[in-house]
Amino acid sequence: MPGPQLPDDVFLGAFANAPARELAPGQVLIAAGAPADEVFNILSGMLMMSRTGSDGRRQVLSFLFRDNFIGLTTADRYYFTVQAVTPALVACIPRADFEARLARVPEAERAFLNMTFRVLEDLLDTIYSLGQRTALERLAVFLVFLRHARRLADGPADDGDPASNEVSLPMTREDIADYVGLQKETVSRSFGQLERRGLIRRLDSHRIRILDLPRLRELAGVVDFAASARLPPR
Amino acid sequence: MPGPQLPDDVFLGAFANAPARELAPGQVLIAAGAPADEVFNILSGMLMMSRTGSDGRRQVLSFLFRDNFIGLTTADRYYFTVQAVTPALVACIPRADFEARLARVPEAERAFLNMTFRVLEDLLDTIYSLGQRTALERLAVFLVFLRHARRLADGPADDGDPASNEVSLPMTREDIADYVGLQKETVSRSFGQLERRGLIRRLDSHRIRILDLPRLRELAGVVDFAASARLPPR
DNA sequence: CGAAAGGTTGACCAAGATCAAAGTGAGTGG
DNA sequence: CCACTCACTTTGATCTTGGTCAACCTTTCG
Repeated sequence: MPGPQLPDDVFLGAFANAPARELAPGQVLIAAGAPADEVFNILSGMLMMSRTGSDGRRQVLSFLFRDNFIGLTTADRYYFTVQAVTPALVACIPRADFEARLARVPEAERAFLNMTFRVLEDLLDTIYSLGQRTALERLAVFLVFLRHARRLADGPADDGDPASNEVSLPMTREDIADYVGLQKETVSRSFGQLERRGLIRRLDSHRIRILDLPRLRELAGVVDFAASARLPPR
Repeated sequence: MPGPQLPDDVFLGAFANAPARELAPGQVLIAAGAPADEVFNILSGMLMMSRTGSDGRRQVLSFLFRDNFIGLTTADRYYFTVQAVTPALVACIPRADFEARLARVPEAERAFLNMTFRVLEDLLDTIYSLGQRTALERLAVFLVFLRHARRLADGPADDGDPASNEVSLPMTREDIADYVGLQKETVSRSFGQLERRGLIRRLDSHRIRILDLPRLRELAGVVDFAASARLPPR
């Protein structure tokens, strides 16, 4: 039962009666290089933020969910791309309005700063993963993260419900690969290995069930996450 | 000739007459797990921020220089370690004082937010590197970054001066390895390869000279950096 | 001067990438 | 409604990059 706006999300008030934009899967919300003059808040759906180098290599920087803020940049042009993974609804306001609001409402600015810090800490986790973890571990991290993000966005499901351990993967294997710094074939094989080890079951190619969450978490090394310091104990 | 405090560094004013702490190489400023009740600003020297997983794997998250701020966290305990690489001087103030100042001085908070965003964008560059680039490319990125950071911290040297293309590497090969997500042997070999290709010359194990900056930059793919949008054109 | 830590180099190994082929499924047009 | 197509996924075979293990070298420091 999500109550009134959480204190840390005060800045989202800026989107109170902002116009919403509807996005179809794959549709681009922000194209790299476009002038950065709007900011967004996700109302529903999953989006994906990525950067593609001049030689075509692409890194997916993050997957985004409800109440995630988009439009972060110090430059005057976006240097990344944001596109929908599932059908999505996004509230848009001019960047100038948003900044004016931050300047006018100190609590909003403070809340925004806090949010930015949380994002930053999540990025440090990602860096640790990419730098130190193996393919299998990165996949485990990814699944644990996705499950967590979904529960934040959709509200925590009843843990008794077996569906609470189902994770939907609306993105392609290649999207996943570019997120965890692997090739799509390796992602496929690693899912196979997680299945053979009895940690997950592949229901279909876009849906898996976590069979052994504790062992998956252990493999992911969740204990070592900065972000998990923000999770409820146990 | 660094003039008066740059606008974006207004928040550093908080350190105006803060006590300084002197650090010897290797000395720990922040130990992971310690209560996060101080924040720091580097006056001189090079520090290093890292995280070590429960299984001993370590990721160096960043190297830090003059005017870099340290103490970033939303939690009440640090989840990373910061230690000196070279002898260093660090200004310290209680976190509460710093936060009080941010709350009191809107421009300081705004400047701090901007700084945080720049850090965040640099982390996105790092993620791209770790996820997509090869060993050799990561080393190239590292060298270009170190040269740049030095010039920011020490003031840009005269470009005619050959010393302007010397880069000192006070950290160990293992520190570098843990920063770029490789093993120390691979770092050694990659330096060898950069030398054989004529891009750098190893003067001694803690000092290299860049012989061909344009080609090194090209290998590093600097064009694809978010951070380079903040650099002077050309 | 000797020990210890850090660095380089070589030989070998393995995780993951690449190349190739075949299976699956959703959407489209007949 | 069915069949075809095309995109995505999986799996297999092979190759390559970077990791591991080990020896040797260099520098620093006690």
